[in-house]
Amino acid sequence: MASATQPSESPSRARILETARREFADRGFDGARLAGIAREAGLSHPTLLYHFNSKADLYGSVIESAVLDWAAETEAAVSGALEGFDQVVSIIDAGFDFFATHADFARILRREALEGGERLDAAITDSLRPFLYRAVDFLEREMQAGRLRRHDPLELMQICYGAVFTFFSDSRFRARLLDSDPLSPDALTRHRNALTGLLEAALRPSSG
Amino acid sequence: MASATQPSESPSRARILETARREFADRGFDGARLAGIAREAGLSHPTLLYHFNSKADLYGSVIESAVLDWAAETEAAVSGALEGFDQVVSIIDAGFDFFATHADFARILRREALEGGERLDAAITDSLRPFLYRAVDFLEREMQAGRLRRHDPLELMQICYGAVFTFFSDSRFRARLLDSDPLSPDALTRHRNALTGLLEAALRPSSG
DNA sequence: ACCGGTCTACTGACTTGTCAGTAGGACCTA
DNA sequence: TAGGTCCTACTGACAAGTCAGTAGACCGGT
Repeated sequence: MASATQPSESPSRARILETARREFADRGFDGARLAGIAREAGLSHPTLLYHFNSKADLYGSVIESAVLDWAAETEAAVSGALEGFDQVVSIIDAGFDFFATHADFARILRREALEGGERLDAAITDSLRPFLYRAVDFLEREMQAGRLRRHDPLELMQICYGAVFTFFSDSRFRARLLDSDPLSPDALTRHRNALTGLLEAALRPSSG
Repeated sequence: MASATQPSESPSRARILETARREFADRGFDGARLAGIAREAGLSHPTLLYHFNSKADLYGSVIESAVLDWAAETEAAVSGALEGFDQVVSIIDAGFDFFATHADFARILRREALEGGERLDAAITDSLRPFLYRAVDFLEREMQAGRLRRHDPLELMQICYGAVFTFFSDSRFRARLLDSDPLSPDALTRHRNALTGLLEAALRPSSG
């Protein structure tokens, strides 16, 4: 979906990518303006179109770079070095860590999820679905082995993803609802601890 | 936010409202086209603007009607007729029931949440925040009384809201990811049971 | 002399909102 | 019951503005 015909990296190109990520997150694909993105990057909008062939191309590049990061940063979390509940925590933390450093991408991803994710087809097949199924397989195995109490593994993953993802994508809404800094380190660890605490109470077998 | 200068209800007006809800959910405020909404409702776009003064007015009317439904349908769930975990289930079920019958609105709401929810200010003050705090107060009380195991009540509500809300707002994404009917009665009860099961394991006190 | 990167100026497509005008029902009056 | 007047619902044509994308010139470095 994303082209790679342009020179792979230049200062302008990187700056455009950065401001585009923020604009697409703030306003969505339709709402974002090439002229606005270019202005924030210190360029005219035809110059932006010199670096990226079209708006769709720019958008695709934003997605692509974030999905590559996702694949790299979550690989360790599902590779299964740990056992039982410790590994569950590692998966949750991977999600928190990734979105904490890619907060804008969380909102772009949510917009895609709303519309069905057509533009994410490659990312789904290459990264997201494998990640999900590896996690589900792990949960299945550990429940079978008695290291985790039994719950529906696929639904469990969806509940966790929904909770973590919402924490980041809806941060501005939460700011308005609760009148507090929604992504402060404090708020983040509080939410992370609440989720892992809930999961521990539900998943860790009763014996010591 | 929404005007009431037009005749309160007419067949055309109702039809416009219905197709507008779907279009705004599918494409967002910027992506939706007045001409498209009008065509689907069997009218020309100036006629749409005869019934609603502007695109923003139409959007406001869509929001307004759904928020009124929300207030009416969730009132019972937090009024607190039940005790302990039974009441928790009642709150969860209220969320599932509302969104199951307002699936398009779930996606509109998520788009608002992404952008900070400026257009929901009245709804937040009148309905959403009171609902949240009544639920949090209830949880606090029940934990104090020992009828629920202790967790952070506010974070708990956010986890639940994130899970339920995501189930509906991201249904199309889930369809693509899992290649299954995302809002079938079966999928719905399965997710509902997984969530209440998880909560029961974490919240219900250990004694019988 | 070339070329990568940038600009200004422009276009064509599209969108919201306006406006003048029409069809037809309801209501009144003689 | 005929004719006049009003009102709601609706339309086609258009004004005004916005946007992505294009054309072509400029400029500095190699």
